[in-house]
Amino acid sequence: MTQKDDFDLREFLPYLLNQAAEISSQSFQRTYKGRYGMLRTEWRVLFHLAIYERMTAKDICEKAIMHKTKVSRAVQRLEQRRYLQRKPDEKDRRHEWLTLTLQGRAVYEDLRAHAQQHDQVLMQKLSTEEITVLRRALNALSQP
Amino acid sequence: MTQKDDFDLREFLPYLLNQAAEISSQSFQRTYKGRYGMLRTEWRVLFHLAIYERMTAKDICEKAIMHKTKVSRAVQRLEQRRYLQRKPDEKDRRHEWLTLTLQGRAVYEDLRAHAQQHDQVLMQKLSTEEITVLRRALNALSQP
DNA sequence: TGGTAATAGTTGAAAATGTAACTAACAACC
DNA sequence: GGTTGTTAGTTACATTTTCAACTATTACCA
Repeated sequence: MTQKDDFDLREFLPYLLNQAAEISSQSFQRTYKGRYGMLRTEWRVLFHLAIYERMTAKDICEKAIMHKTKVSRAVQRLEQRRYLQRKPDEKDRRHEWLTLTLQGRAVYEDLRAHAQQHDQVLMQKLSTEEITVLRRALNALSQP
Repeated sequence: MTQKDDFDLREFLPYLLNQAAEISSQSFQRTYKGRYGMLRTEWRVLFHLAIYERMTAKDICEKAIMHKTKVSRAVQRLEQRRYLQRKPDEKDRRHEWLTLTLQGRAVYEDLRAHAQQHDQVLMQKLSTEEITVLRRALNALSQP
């Protein structure tokens, strides 16, 4: 098992990004899955609602770059657990406004604290300068 | 939909990494899916075999950080398409050595060219310095 | 040597995801 | 005002992934 080719997988950005994303997500996954039985789609929706307070599913799709079926199902499950409430728009009944319940917000606060801890751990692997550049680069790459 | 919290999702590394990974993988996905009907797991296995020439499934699991069932199924499908061959180890018949067929190698060469193109496009979003730092940071984050 | 543990890899069932078709509400145009 | 087109969101079905249990082979050790 010796390297042969001149092409190095470890320089191919989509591969590297996936690898890093996968590994750096794992510890946080244990938290939201272990404590609340949540999925990745679900914590994402929860966090967006906590931060933006009031959104439609469509808004979440755009902000989080998630497909609408993913969002739809995540919302369903969060509603079942009473983490969020839906309220149809009076003027346009195609829209539904989503907001967190008190319980949902409490879960968020807890998860957010953990998220920040995990982030601290990750950042310890990097220098201050690397963190700055990394964030900037990732944001740039996230523009489709 | 106005931002409220002081916690910024766009600074949470696992989130940012996932977003960037997802988006930057999409164009390459269209290539391997469109041209060969392959899955992400499959191109990863194919590329590892092309680069390292001769590996067991276990080796691939470790290098690519993939679960063994994913690897097992990817290998099955690549074998069905005659992209790789299996050969049991003489000394320890639990191991199977995997190598690409000529056809598999041809597919790799084609995909590799496309991968490099996609990488070029991605890198145009970044400065040379950002690319260097990004690669270094991603590698650091990929160490578990 | 025989029995237990460990390892490589596979398989089946359950869970999650992707795709496309669908419903319901509104818009626009004649 | 009725027809056609859009949009928000859901659902059904096929495909993938995950998890746990399984087989087959080798290692360990009393």
